Amino acid sequence: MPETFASTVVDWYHANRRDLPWRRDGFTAWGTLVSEFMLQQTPVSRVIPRLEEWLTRWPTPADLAAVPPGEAVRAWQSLGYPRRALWLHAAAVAITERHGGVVPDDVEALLALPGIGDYTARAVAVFAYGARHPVVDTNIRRVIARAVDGQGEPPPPSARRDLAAMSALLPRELPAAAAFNAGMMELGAIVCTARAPRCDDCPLALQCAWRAAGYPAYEGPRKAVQKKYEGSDRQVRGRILAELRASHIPVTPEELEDVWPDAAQRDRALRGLVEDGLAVPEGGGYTLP
DNA sequence: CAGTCGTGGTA
DNA sequence: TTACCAAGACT
Repeated sequence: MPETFASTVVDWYHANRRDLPWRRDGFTAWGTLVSEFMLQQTPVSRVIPRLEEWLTRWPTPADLAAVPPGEAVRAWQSLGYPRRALWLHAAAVAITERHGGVVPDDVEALLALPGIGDYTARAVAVFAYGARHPVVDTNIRRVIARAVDGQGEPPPPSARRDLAAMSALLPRELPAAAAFNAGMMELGAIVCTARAPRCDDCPLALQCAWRAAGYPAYEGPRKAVQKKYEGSDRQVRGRILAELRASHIPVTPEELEDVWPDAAQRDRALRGLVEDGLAVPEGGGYTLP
């Protein structure tokens, strides 16, 4: 039965996979690593142009490691969560110094790199190197919740439980296992979507526990409500960082006054940026690291 | 474990 | 317009 489930997804994937940059022949492991960093909480459509620029400028980890981290933050532009740019730069330094400039292929070594967690480590091992590991992202958790568990939404993430659930479905053979991981993500991304799933087009329709149960509403714990962005510290941090990105000389405190009127909130945001290593005091002002 | 961390598109 | 969502990681 799991065999049928997996082969259905694999067959569907081979017929329906989108032509994305990181799926092209000859795409490097470094390219895969960069794409996975960028795709953490950022939509595919916004990632693609930044990724192309990034890999043209820094085609290897050593190329990125050779420039100051602030250059990575600048090239990150408005992808969001700029700490990822800092971590990606730090990962490039570690790869250059500890791994001879070659992106590691084992999960343990990948997990040891900054900014790489359970998802990204396995995604790189599987998509760049073809290893057999369960990959679990938000798409896959949703597909399993519906097709297997009959729930409209997944419960809050649990690495142990989620990895075990995906492992139970994973084909034993190597090429199929990798295609199953990619296929489950793709299915969640373009068919079994969060808002308006296209169940009529779903290859798993006949096997879907959620459909069989009549699409019951989700009963479990609600996910934490995301706080409003407008007026938040995050927005202030974003505004300040945009100023630093746009300037190649220290931005003065006076210039930052124009960015946000509330001095207390502005200072709090600035302190946070300095703590995170995204801003550096210099010459009475602030610059990128 | 819950809070924090950007930004833009869509319903 | 507000609210939700997007290939998560770290503290």
